[in-house]
Amino acid sequence: MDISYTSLIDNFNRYFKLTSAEEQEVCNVFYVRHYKRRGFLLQEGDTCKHYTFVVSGCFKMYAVDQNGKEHNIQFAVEDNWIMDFQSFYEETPSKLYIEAMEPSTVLQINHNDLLQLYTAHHKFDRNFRIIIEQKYIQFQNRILETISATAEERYHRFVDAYPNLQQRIPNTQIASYLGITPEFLSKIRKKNLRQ
Amino acid sequence: MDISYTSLIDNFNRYFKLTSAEEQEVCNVFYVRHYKRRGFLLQEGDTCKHYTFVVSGCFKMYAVDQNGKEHNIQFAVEDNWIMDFQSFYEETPSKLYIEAMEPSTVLQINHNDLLQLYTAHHKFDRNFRIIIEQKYIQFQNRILETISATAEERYHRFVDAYPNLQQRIPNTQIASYLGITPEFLSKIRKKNLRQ
DNA sequence: CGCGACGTTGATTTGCCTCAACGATTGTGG
DNA sequence: CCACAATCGTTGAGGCAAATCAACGTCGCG
Repeated sequence: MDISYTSLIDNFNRYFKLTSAEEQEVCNVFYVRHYKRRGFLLQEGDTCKHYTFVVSGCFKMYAVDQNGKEHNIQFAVEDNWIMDFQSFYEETPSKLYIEAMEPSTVLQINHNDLLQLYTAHHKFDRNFRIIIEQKYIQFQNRILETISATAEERYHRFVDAYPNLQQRIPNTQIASYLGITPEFLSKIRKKNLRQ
Repeated sequence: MDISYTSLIDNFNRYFKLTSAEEQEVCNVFYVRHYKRRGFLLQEGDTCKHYTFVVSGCFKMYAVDQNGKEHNIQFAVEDNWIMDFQSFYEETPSKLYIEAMEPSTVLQINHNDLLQLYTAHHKFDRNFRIIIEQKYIQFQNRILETISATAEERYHRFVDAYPNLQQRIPNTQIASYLGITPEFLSKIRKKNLRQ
């Protein structure tokens, strides 16, 4: 079995252990895909047609505003799930981009296969429920930070929460994620070196 | 059957229709509860022990920072679900408050009953998966707004998205939700009257 | 009636942005 | 393999968005 599938099955097993039949089904319906740096997993206007598990590498999800400025909504590194739920479920054109920041390998399942998987193996309803609940908690904490903390506090919490990400991702991208300019992030970092 | 349960069952049926056995089970495990204005459904330090469906009324979920200031994370009116997922699943003390802003009626299920419901009736894994996915989409859009739009734009989008909420909730509370001061919200509103 | 929550206004301050400029690094095509 | 472009991080001057602080009128409610 391709080693990629091992990391996916490990991810599922963290919540409710799969039977060997279910593991087999996972290998059947998920397919491997590779992305080059700057390759697009999703572009504005496309309809998001698959649920994606990142095996290795790193992606950013962002929207582009009317001034052409990018705003990073989330990052996804290995062992993470990423997709545009709104586009996926409503089957409408996405307003978002998902772009590889490193050469990356993913496993994808398409819409119809996922619906059939839910019906054939109820455990996946449960596993995907828990996956999205975990992501929901992260979003809720992030919302609380953005409405209550200064940019400086938010940057420190980001570094504390994702120390490995901070080393892999350019500060420009982190600034976009925090909702501040790269210049201002640079000033925050300088200020903290002196202390 | 208590009319409260009708609105809950309608909510479930919107996604995947319940059988009469499942409807019966819902009536068995969910219990009605009433809250006065300013009554607490959850307080900091409590462990969140139930998943709550709002039948009527309105709640705010908020955190209190080190300066004693409240920050509204979300509102929940009738036909909405509310809970602190982090506290509920990790069974740890919550950092949040959930407080009734109007006299309110809810239906609640406690932790163990929910776990049993998931196991006995797989459809609830699916329904609750979809419920949380919808809430996830809302959070994602909100994050995008907070990192990309000005306070004025965010206020207008809030009013457009929730015109009925804007009439029921004091501006002080909306300001807290938007992450701005009541004074500044007042100035935004004044400016738009003139135009 | 009197108190507390609410909404408003103005003066001042501050956090963060814009714009411009500059080296250092990375990447890429010839 | 080099040359050149693009990306990245940094710095400073100036400006704007939003916070702070203080004051005041209104309203609903106990």
